[in-house]
Amino acid sequence: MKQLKNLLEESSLKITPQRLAILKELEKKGHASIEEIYEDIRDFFPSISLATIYKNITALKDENIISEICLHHKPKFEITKEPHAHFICKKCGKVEDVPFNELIKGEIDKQYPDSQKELYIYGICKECKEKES
Amino acid sequence: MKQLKNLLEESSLKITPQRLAILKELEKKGHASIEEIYEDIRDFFPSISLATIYKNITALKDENIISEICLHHKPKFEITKEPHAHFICKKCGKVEDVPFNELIKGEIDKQYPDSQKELYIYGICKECKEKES
DNA sequence: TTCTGTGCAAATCTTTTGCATGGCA
DNA sequence: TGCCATGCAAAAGATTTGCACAGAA
Repeated sequence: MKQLKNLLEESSLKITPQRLAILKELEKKGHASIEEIYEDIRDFFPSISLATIYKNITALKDENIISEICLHHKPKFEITKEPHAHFICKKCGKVEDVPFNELIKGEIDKQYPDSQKELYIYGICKECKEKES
Repeated sequence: MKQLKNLLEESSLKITPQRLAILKELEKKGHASIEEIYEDIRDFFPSISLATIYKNITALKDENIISEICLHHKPKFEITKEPHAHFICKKCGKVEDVPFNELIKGEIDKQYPDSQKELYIYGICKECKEKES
């Protein structure tokens, strides 16, 4: 909880229960859509409005506290951290953060220095592969 | 024109002027959004309907004739070709297809064999860099 | 106290659907 | 001719906006 508060304190945004709830949700789930955030927060914060979620997602994105990603071409959000890739399991849908292997990053940076990279890898995760055999 | 027709012939979809127009537009622009496709086609095909664009984009995607990509987290479409990365210039907005350098691909495949990759590189293109200096 | 943030409702997109008609094969 | 595709209009979804009130600093 304390770290999430810090993220807001270091920005120009005020600390509100709604914003903390959004960040807490993203911290818990890793990645979530607007609708997922809304539904989950409503469980313990029934008065929150969808418009508030939208407005705050935009504000938090502008402050670079959270980042937008596209999983299966649907918008999701995550707390901003070190640049990393995403592995998405085509069977179970699980999403894993994958550190940018230095070799991959180096090779891209050689051709495109100072660029921001977004890498999505769609495959079958270890667990699903084991179940298959 | 003939190659585009072939794409449809090899699928279960019928050849219609609307579908050819969509493919022609994507061939010309490289990547386009639904709205861009609609506006551009309307210039010479005023009776085409937005619903037809949507239905056909879905049908063409299902047949793997076109692919969806997310540029700046907005959906765009392109004619399906060899897997490749996208370079997006943050200054002028230009989008370039970048062949998957074998080294990059090999390194990812080592960790995630048989996976589909989506790589977006956001940076400043050569032309914009030259203008700056 | 001040000013930003919230929640509601309405407005504005965006996308999908149903259905009668048109047109490819 | 038999279906599939098109276009229209309506419906459904997703996102944004305006405004009065509430709450953080």
